[in-house]
Amino acid sequence: MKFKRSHHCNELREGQIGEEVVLSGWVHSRRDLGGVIFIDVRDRKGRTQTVFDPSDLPKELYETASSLHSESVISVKGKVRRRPDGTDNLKIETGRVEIVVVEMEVLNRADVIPFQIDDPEAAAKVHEEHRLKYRYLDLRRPEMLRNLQIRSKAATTTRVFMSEQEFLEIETPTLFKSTPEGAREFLVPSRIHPGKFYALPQSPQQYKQILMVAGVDKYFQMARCYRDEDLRADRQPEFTQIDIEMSFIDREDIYSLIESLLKRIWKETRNLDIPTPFLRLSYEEALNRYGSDKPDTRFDMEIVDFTEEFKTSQFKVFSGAVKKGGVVKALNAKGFACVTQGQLETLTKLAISCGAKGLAFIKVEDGNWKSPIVKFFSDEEKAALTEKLGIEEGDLILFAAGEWLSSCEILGAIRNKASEILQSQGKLTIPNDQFNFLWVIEFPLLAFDKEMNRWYSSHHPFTAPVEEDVHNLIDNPKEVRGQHYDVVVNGVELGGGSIRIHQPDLQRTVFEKVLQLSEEIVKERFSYMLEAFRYGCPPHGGIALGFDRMIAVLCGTGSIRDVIAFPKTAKGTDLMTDAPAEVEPRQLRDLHVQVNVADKE
RNA sequence: GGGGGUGUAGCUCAAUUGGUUAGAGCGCUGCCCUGUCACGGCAGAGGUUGCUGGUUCGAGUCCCGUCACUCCCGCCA
Repeated sequence: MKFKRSHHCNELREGQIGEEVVLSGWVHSRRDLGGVIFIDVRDRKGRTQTVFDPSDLPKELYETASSLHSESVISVKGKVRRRPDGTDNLKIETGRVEIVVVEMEVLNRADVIPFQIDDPEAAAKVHEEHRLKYRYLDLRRPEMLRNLQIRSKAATTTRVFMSEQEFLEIETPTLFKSTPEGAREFLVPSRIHPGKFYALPQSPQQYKQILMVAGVDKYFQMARCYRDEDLRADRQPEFTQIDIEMSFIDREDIYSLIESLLKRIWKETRNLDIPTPFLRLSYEEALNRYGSDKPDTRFDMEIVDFTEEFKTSQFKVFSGAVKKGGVVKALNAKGFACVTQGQLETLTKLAISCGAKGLAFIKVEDGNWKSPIVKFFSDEEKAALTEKLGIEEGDLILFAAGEWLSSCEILGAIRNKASEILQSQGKLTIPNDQFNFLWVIEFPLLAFDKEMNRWYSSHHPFTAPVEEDVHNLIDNPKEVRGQHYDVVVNGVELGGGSIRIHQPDLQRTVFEKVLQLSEEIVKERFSYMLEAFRYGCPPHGGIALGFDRMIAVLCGTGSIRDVIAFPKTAKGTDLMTDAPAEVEPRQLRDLHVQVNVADKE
């Protein structure tokens, strides 16, 4: 490197005119006008125009400048000068000045790049497969660098805030013991112990509870977690959570801590003031009104119950559902009577994929109710629909009938999809700086697995029941509420947690009597926890926030891959490094592992 | 494991009902151009239409299979 850079590429203004400076960075674009050549030099902060004037430069340097491809790395020395009148570029912050180059060093001559990154619109459309393969190019785009900056800022803010609140940041092991109750785990074979395996943690749950027993009192960690499950736009095999646990607290302490933390993060990263305290919705209300336990409350289209009204309806699909103990529910997609046949088909398919048999609808057009089912409705039923749904010209009414949970979830999915379509048509507008935070509370502690014919924890088995419900644990588990809470923003589950069980007897009851884990399994998997609880365990509770999801929300992107530097594809591969890959037979021998995979033809 | 979408030039896309030599913009190469900033102008190169098999006189287009990416369901205590 011949010169040391003196300024970054978004630093020079009229104040530096006349100074000799050195800029280093990438060739963002080259504009060769036959005589004078302009090269915009870009770094992570921005870009600055440099000028190569043939009348003042050695021929060799001028020719080098004219031969540079985009994304070559150069260092230029020259004088800052005011741009000539009428040539300012107000699109960039350095646009009133330019560097008159006297010397240049080419630090790395770039080949022709596989896709253009200087035009933001074109670059954003490049297929994700290419972006992931050439991730270093994709990350050079200002949009991606901005995401990484927001992520870094949010992490720093979290650490500062948690430290102010006297939390200790403590690392827990990533080589953990297999606890096969929950998500599938990644296993790590042990070389030293033939036939034995570590597991990567799905979360530091058990360690953080043990830290409470250890008297840490307030713990947090930016924890890496690993789950070997199928992926989604908001799920990666490895991800980060802000993991928190506290002693001698109740649910209110968690609510106010997290509200303050999120308030601070939103302020520091986006300079937005989010109102606190957050709205609280019971699990039941969230499902009844929004059809989801992570409701998006930025738009209405609430679900309305018609179980009573259709109890004895002529329309057997509805009355039959009620007879079986089910419900009839509907929502009004305001102004969506213009729905096309194709869109209606999409919505129906969605409903079916969520477990519906079909999707009943009414289009309100030209003063008529257009619908294959409305002929079965009595005048009273129609009046009830009109009143409770506020039906007007141009509306689209959609129905679900059947089991309560499934009917709610079907309409919840329809509600989200309909809002998406209405937004794309400009009929529904949601400001992009609107963030509707809320707590979902009063979850049922347990859910029933029909296939396995047993109860399982709807959160995890360490969640404490609401005290007044404890007596129902064994005889009436359905009625037991858990001290569990989720924090939700704009339809995204940001995180969740609970007050934990700190009494060994109660924990043992939950494991053995309620979840019906055998004594041996409990001993094998959880004996150290039950033992720890016997030697002085404070009441405690905590929460974990999905850091990647939170950053995605802050950055306004739907995919967490856009806020992770090196994410995996939907099938868990890394397209840049080609992981996972086969290993040497020798490595397998050392690990006492034999593979059993059919050879590909 | 199941369902939907995508795959055509380096990139983004087009190609009527199955019908001539598969086109465009950007990028690339060459030439021209001294105030551009997504510079401009002229010319040119660039294709195993993801892969495999089939139907057909004829396949980018239709069918079977397969691969990759993606969205959703299952799954994610």
